[in-house]
Amino acid sequence: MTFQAPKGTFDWLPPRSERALAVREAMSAPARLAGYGYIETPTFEDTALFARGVGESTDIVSKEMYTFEDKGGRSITLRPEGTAPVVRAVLQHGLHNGRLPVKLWYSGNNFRYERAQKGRYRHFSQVGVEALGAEDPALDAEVILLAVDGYAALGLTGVRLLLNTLGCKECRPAYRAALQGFLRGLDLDDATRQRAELNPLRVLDDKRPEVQAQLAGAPLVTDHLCGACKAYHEEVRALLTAAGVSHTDDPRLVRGLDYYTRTTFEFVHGGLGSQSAVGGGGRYDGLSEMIGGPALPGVGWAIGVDRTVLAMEAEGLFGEEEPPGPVQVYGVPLGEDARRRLFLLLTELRRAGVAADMAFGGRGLKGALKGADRSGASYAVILGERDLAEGSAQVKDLASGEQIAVPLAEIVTTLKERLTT
RNA sequence: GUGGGCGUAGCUCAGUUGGCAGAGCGCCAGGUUGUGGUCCUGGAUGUCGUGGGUUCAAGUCCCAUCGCUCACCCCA
Repeated sequence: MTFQAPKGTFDWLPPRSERALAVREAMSAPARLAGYGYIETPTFEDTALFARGVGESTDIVSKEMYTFEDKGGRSITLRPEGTAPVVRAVLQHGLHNGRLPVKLWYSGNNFRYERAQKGRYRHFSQVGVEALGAEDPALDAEVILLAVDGYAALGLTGVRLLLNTLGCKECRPAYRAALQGFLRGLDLDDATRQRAELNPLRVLDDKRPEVQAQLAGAPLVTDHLCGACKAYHEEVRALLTAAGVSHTDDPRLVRGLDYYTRTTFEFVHGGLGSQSAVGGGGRYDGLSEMIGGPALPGVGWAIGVDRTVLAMEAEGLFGEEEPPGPVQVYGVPLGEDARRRLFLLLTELRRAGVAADMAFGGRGLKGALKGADRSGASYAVILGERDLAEGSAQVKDLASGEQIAVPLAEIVTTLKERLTT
């Protein structure tokens, strides 16, 4: 082998690749039913779009983005996430000057320069929704429900919804200061001590036991909310409960960046290994301004397609793998003239909506029938010189082995009829 | 960036104290000059991840390197 996929990436191959398609379809369907329009943004953007949004509070910008200079000297970054490009597009095209909220969904690939592990790769695929221009707890609840319904449609039962609020620019600073005060009193390594100053909320989800043990008495954001944030959060919770959505309040659930406000949530699953989130999102009322736009509240989520497939596999939701590109009818030609005629017949079948394949490469009858068997087709159409002379073909039921001669002109209708009953 | 495990056929893997590179599955063909699945027989496919070293001899031992994998850090 001379080449392989770049480090940290992988290929989706049939038949497993069908699972990724199924996830994209199922996770986007609820959004389409709720008035969300499809948006597709470039795979790369101006580096500053991501750099400004992320800020200096983490080393994401310097270490985890695929950044390069293009031939025109512009700094370009491969899209590491979907929200900033969507907000950029909304602002650029003035979508927020029309009917609000602007509701959009997307599906695409993202790129992050990280060390790979289970469920985390340098190239990954997400489906997401964003709703901009309204600050309404019902919108937060709607967005969450779209994901809940998507997971349910896939048959997933082990997805848990973790819910929290991060407060707003009124109440968060006080909480942040309180948390910082607490963290300064702990026995932490230098790197963590530094994080406590830059990004104190993130220290809360450090997994190291020696850190967690010290966090037992840490101040919680839910105890520092202003009245408006408290009421907002209660309303979101009430709406979810009324819709029959169970959730777990997790006051340690955080986002590291300043533009996140209020509602924050994650969907976690136990079958994924260490990277347990299959999706996540929240409200980001500060993002628009951070990238140079007007005040424009927004809420949304992104779900990981790859991780969702892993979760489904962990739940055993897929049975026997189907053959790649399953077909209903398989053509078996015997001889050159028959092959040409059969090729036309297959074209007719496909145009009539019947999934059909045939034996290529001049295999013998036996080999071609074996191919028919492997294809998963229900019927084989066998055409040889003898049949051709009679103007008919042999239609063979591959399950029962029964075979009948059918006039060539009637093959398409005969097969369509048999396949629909 | 840190640490553990692993690299042998398309896939899953075995390979003894260093001594002719293997099995199962899959694939192809034959057993039926026009009939698949089960069965039988045969066949093809390897830079043993790569590069060095030790040795009469290396898949096996040593060093380096690349990759895969899992976890930590990080996680928009």
